[in-house]
Amino acid sequence: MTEPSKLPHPGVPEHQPAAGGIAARARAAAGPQYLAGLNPEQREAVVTLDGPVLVLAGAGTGKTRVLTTRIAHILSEGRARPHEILSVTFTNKAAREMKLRLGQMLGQAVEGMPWLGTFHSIGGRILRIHAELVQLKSNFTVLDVDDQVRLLKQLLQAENIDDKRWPARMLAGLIDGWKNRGLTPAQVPPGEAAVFGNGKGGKLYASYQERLKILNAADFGDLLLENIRLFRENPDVLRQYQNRFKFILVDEYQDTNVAQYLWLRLLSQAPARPGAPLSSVISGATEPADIPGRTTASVIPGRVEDANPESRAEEDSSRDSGSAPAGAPRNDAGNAVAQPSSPLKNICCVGDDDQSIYGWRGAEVDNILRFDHDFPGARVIRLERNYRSTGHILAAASHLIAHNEGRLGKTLRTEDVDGEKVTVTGSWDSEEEARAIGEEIEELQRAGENLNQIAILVRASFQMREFEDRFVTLGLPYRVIGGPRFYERAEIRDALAYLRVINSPADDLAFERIVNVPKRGLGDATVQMLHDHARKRRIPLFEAARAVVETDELKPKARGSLRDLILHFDRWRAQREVASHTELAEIVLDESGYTEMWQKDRSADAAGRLDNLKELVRSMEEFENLQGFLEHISLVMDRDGGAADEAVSLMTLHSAKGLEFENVFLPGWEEGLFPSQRTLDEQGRAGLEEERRLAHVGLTRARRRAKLYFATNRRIHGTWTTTIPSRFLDELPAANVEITESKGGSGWGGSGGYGPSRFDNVESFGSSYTTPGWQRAQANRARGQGNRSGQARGGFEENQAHFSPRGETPGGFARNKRGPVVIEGELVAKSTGTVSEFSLDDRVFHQKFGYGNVVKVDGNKLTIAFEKAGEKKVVDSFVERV
DNA sequence: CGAACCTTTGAGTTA
DNA sequence: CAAAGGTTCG
Repeated sequence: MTEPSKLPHPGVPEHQPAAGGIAARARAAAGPQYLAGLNPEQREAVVTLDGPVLVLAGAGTGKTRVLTTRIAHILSEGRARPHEILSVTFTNKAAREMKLRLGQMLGQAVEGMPWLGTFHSIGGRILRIHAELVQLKSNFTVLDVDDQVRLLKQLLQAENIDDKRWPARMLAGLIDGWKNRGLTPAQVPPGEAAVFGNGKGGKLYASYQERLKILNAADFGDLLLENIRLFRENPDVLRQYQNRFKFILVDEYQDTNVAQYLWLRLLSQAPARPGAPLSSVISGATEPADIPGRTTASVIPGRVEDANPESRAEEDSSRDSGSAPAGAPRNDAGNAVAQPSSPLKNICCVGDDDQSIYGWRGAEVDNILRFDHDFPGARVIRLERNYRSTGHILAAASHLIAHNEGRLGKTLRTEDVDGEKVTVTGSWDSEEEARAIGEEIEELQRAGENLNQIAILVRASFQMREFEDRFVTLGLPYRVIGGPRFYERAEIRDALAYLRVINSPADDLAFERIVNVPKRGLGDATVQMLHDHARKRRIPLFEAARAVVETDELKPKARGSLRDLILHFDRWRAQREVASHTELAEIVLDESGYTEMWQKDRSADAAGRLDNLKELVRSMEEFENLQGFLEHISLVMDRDGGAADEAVSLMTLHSAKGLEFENVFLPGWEEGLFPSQRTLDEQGRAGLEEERRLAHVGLTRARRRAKLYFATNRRIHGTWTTTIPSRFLDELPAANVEITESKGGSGWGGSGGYGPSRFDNVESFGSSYTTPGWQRAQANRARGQGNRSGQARGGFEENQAHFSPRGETPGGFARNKRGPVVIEGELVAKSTGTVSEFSLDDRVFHQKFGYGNVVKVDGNKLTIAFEKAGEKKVVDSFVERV
């Protein structure tokens, strides 16, 4: 049952609907038509227009429908005009989908929703309008990861830092992380800034930002971070947007990071009205003085208890611009606006904490968990009725996700039939797995199933190849979703680099990229020389090149081809006036010799590259001009070519979020791969829970059939490795699961595959496998069995008695802080989801480090003060209590 | 300068 | 095993 918050909303004045127009017509019809067919919770989420609203929308509960209907409602009630609604999504796909459905609902094209888009595209848009205020020009370039890394490499070189020891990629990752947390160079906690390059991390970040300004460029993170800076430093600009956006809608709120949160928060404050009596403005100030600093737990993995005071203050002051604590006077400018903590506007965030799978990208599940703190008086609406999956699938997914501790808790229910049970199939190796799935797909196809309704969802993209190979052999049409991005392909980036140099001569990174592509005899030596010149005179590389060809510093050959290149560019720039941008692109590709380069190339993929170039030119047609095209290309990452034909979809679990299919195949459910060992090592228990959410996302993509697979042998890093079935398989409720035999042929072990005794098979090879994950699994298994003695050793949990496939509430959830999760008295989370069996101050022994005391526990990761070896972080399976 | 060969390292998800 | 980076030779 939904329990709407009873808290009063802060005083948001009732807007009078505009007289006449759509609103009048809407009111004339009793109960607008678009509300028909919504369930009560959905309807509430649509019509609750005033004050902050959080919609907790489980998988398949009609989230997009609620969002679009809400917009339609706002419009037809006359509460706002299309350009007064800010609606943000994470992906372009989601934005497109919303536009499409909105158009269908309103019966017209939605050209008039200019502020419906991704965080990045909207951020970029606002930034372009006010570019000068953040030291950019409005035609700034958006850099991709590669450009970033190359730029950072240069900076590292300039600082004489060995980029072996301190790779540019790592720095890029750090900077990205800081930007995700909304930290400008000055705001990075000194301790953190020092971890890179012997304490030069912070300085490098600062000079990176400086260089970006000189290059007239921004990276992805800047699209938001610079936006925040813009708003903080220019209250009048902020007020302008606060005035404009009467309603804010946010999709996938569980995936927002701190920067996005800050950005939303700035925009969601009602502008301070200059003439308003102070008291009325301040009355809404329930805000943050009392909110404790957010722990940095999910920002810095493995730092729950020791969130250092520095970074806390940092977060506090940047998050809660309304009440910067003493000693953190940084955002004075921001305070000017936010200080009279104004009422929060009509912001509606939709999300599902159980589908938060982007922690590694800086997403803060906390944002959704703390929503009613951050937006006081928020109404929380739960959508729990699932319209997608059958009973068995939903029961399996719900039961799995119930093993997580950090969740708000929802109980999905369906009125659908039980349907087929979820299947689990084991095979000897990944090859057989692919064969088995291939056969099952062909069977489904023979049974008349549409290939578009079949998807294979993998944890890591390297798994895809095996399926591709198999499908090519079978002649089964397939489509890889979200593979290497179109714009990330070398040929596309080269072509874009040419266009970028034409558009923005100061774009050194683009110039450097193509100066010797195709080969023109302008190698490293020449480029180095141009760099020296450019740095000495503080001019762009292109200008430096222009100057250098006038001298005789270069060898005649290099000098000649450099001069040619410059003349080419001059000509192309001139042609911008007369030729359309698509023609220009063709001319450039042709005259630069770039097309020719690929035509001469004998390698297998050259033809594909030429196709891609044609595709690029074709896609330019949609845009007004070169500038517009370049703006968008940096943000548009989907390449959806040829979606028309029937084909099986192949993609990662991450890119499957938001999609649904009748039949879903989920291969690779093995320890180490899924859950990913690396996530476990890096993020401990939080990482495991995120992996489990990913499993939940995978299962809930399926409408009628969900089929899980695991292989006993898999090639990792080129060598065959033996694996054990994923713990997630053990966490499924047996009543909703069927164990089937591999249809891929030989089977394994002669016994016909995976069965109740699979662990016995596992043990036979166990001793040679020594990763921490395996050891832990072994230890956990022993522990679990001990507790469950006498029970059937099926591997699956046998506690479905009170967990009907209909998905009724699984009884009471009893949770004791230090023990395993218990559902109705049954021990379910024997291996996972709970704290370690070690606790603070335990005395332990480690093979290598000797004796010590536990000083910190984070899931299975312990920090131990060893008597001899000092403080170390170790995984709990490596130590024993003494 | 560039091609060819050799060595090393690394496969996790992405706006 | 594959890609990327480094080295050597023409």
